[in-house]
Amino acid sequence: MATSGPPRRSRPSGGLGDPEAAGGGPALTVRVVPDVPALRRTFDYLVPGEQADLVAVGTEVRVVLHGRRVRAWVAEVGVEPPPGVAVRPVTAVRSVGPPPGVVALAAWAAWRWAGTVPTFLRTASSPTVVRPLPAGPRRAPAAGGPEAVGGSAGVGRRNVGAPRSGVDPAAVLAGGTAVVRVGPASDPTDLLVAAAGRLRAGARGGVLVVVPEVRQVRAVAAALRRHGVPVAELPGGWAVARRGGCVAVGTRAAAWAPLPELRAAVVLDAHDDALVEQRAPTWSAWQVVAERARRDGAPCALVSPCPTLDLLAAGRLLAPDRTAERLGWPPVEVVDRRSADPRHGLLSPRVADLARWAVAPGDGTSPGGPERRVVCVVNRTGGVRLVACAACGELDRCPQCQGALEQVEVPAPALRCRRCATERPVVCARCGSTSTRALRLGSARLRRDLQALAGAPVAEVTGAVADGDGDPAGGAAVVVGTDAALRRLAHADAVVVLDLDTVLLAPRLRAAEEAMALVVRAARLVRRSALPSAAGRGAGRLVLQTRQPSHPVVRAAVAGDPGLVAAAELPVRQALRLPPVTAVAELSGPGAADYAGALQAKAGAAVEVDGPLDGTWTVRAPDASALCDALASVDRPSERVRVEVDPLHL
DNA sequence: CGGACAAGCTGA
DNA sequence: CAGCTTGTCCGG
Repeated sequence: MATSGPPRRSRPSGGLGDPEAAGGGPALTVRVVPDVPALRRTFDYLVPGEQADLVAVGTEVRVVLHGRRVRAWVAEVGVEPPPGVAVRPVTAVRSVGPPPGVVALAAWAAWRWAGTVPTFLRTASSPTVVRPLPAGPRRAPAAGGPEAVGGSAGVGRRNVGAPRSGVDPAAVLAGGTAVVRVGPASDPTDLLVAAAGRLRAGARGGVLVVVPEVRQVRAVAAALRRHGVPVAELPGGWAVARRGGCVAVGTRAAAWAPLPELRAAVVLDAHDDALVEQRAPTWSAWQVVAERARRDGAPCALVSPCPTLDLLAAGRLLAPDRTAERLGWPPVEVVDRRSADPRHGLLSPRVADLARWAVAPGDGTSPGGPERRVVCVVNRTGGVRLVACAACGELDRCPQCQGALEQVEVPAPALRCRRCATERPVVCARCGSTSTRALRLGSARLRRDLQALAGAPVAEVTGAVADGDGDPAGGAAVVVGTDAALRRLAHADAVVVLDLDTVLLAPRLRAAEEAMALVVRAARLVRRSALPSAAGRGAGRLVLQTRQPSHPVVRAAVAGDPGLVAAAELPVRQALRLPPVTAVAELSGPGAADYAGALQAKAGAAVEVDGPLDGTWTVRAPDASALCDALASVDRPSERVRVEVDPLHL
């Protein structure tokens, strides 16, 4: 981060008096990062002597920059400003900021994802002002005994009996980065408690736990508290985490939790896309956590039922033995759609059977939740998402933009373009027929059809359904929904993935990994209900409807062996020189052409620049380090460029 | 990012 | 030519 000179105390002229005197010694020069996201520079300011012991690396101050007051973070203390600049005083010392280790991590992340330091320091800072300010960089030495903090017996020691994750926590926390593969519904508590066992009484070191979803934060925090472990839930517990000596738990942004140093780190569901920021800089929380742990010499566990190739490249793999892992998976049934009657569409006889079975005990709805529940997942919302003429077979497209037309019923029946919202009456442009054939159905229409089939109410659960306290399906025995249903419902006796092929065949590099993640979520939902008591009447089941029954994802689910997906994917990536075998960034926006050109000219040997394709350039390098060095070596053009390093949807 | 200042456009 | 928009520059 330093832009000039080695850090050393400067004693600018004007500083007078005894440095030890109450009320402060000479003014201190600090180098700050202003909270201006687009700025790639640091600036020097003076801290008056009486406030000098309030600032340390990370402290939030306020400064006047270019005539306006902005927040800034102290990046270096006691610097020598470059000659010939008028260094102004800071306006105020505002708040305790991220610890020095996190400030350094922000500089690393700015390099790694071609972003700026302030964007990361924003994420790393407290949502509210935190006082009192620490008294200087030093504190009283901690009374650090060797005893663990987490009260209960056995914590942090060798676990006796079969650990619930099927993997020995001691092996996981032995050091370095471990990728831990577990069953879809396995309970991570043993591993989390073992990680918490690395806390030491009176010491500042903390343990970091990052999860993809907010609801998991509450669950993890509660489980740890039951074991007597001190917990800071982020973002609310920022100030608590800043003191250290606890487990900090949170979602993506908690990778930046202000723990002064790490003793251990755990990322749950590390494969989940929610851990990757969608806006540039497109940083990945598990990568930030792994780097942080590495810097602090702490063990890091990346836990996932279906580790992606990116994860597998990050550390050693630990998995339960084959039998144990297989037992962590529900029975999986494959419905081969190749031999299905096309008139049934996605609602095969098997789906109809399951729906009727679920409804059978009562009337299909009960206030406290149904006795049985079947969830059908489809990755499309809405009604008829693709429509053709029933008379002549013509597939109508939008007269404006050639986009696909969907058939809507509200407010009035019409054909509507999903891209530009142009509407047309339901009349075939070629033959004038008014009867249509539904080619591709969304969840709303499937709900209606399934309701007719089951003869009982069917609920629809999509991302649009408000997230209330109760059952989002209102106690219905049969539910149709998107991926959101898998995240929000508490349990299911059976989950049917109605059309796995649209996920498997998505034109994206990570399609198979995304499909596997969907299968894992579905498996988790049925396993959850099956866990202790329902085992007798048969565990929940998972039904996959596909025309590719021998696809690695399907075989992996049937065998309860997610390693099959990675084994099938890696050779493809190697052959096509795609991540994680290489590292890729995408450039877009008005300045992308200039930037791509400059990159080609300056770093042509280290990287390969292709494009434009749809206004996007692709930069490829042998590894992330070469890619990021190249991206950093070229000045940004004045026009905006969006740089997406490690694009999710390549 | 967003203020400052310059250059360009418009209408009486 | 005032009054406004649009563009470019740069920050301690």
